[in-house]
Amino acid sequence: MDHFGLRREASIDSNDTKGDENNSNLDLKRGSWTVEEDFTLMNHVAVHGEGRWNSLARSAGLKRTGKSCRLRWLNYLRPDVRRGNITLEEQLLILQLHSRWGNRWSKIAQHLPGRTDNEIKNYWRTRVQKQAKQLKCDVNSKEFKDTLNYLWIPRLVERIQASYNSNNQVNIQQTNDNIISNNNILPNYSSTTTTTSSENSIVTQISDMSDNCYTNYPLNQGDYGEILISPTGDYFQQGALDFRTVDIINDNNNDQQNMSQLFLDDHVSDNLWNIDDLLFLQQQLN
DNA sequence: AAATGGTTCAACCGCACAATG
DNA sequence: CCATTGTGCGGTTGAACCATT
Repeated sequence: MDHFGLRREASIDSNDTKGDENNSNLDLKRGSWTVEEDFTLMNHVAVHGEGRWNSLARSAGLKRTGKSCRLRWLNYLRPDVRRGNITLEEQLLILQLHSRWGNRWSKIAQHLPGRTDNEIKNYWRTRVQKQAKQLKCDVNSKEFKDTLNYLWIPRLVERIQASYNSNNQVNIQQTNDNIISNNNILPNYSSTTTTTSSENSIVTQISDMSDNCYTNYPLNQGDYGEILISPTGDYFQQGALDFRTVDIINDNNNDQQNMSQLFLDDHVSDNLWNIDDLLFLQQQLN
């Protein structure tokens, strides 16, 4: 695919004009945006600002609905939009926040700077749901949620740490506390500070994002020994997972605090669900 | 090389809600 | 209130891309 998303031919046949401008359907263009259209839209937004998309489309001479202009701007043309290469940290956040909020894509996107709800939604559908399908369980099932919370998220944390360790950039605080709340299976990452003075400085703050939850992550095997019992009372034997608390801050009323600078380095980009992970998962479940 | 099937993701769709007059 | 218009959201679609046969 090219970098302008020019993948679709225009198909002028729809009745999606409810709530849109007075443009005649016959004049409306649909499908992929051309470079010229993008340029026109960008210039117009630069001069007149965002909003009033219907009138903007008219005054710019774009034969597009206001909706289409808004979507193109927000998902593609906006200067700060980030596309592709969902980092491990972003994957972690998506899994966490989806666990908490479900398909509230725009709300989740608010915590991933530069990412759009559309991209997160696509990520979830194409990657996460696909894995649920491969595991032959429903994405909303307890089994899959437990798999996420007790295997995949910890595995992600492990990989993130490994990635940072490889760059001598980790300072994940370790505590001996394991805090378990029975009414929330969402892990709690908070105040994990990663700093370095190198020129490739990474300053990471993962602030609290959960209301009231426990914080267990298997960062190294052998840290803890006993059988782990999930809140739902299932599996997780010794050796399968060992947990280290990252940190905890409970601030239930401030979800959006200090989420900046969480996604700084694409070198840790990776797919969450690779072959190693699947093998790892199968081993744990056998 | 061609056919086929699976995957990705930009764009569309329909609906709900807010703002405005 | 009510109607109209604008905006935002989550679900869905389908063309382009990619891998396999």
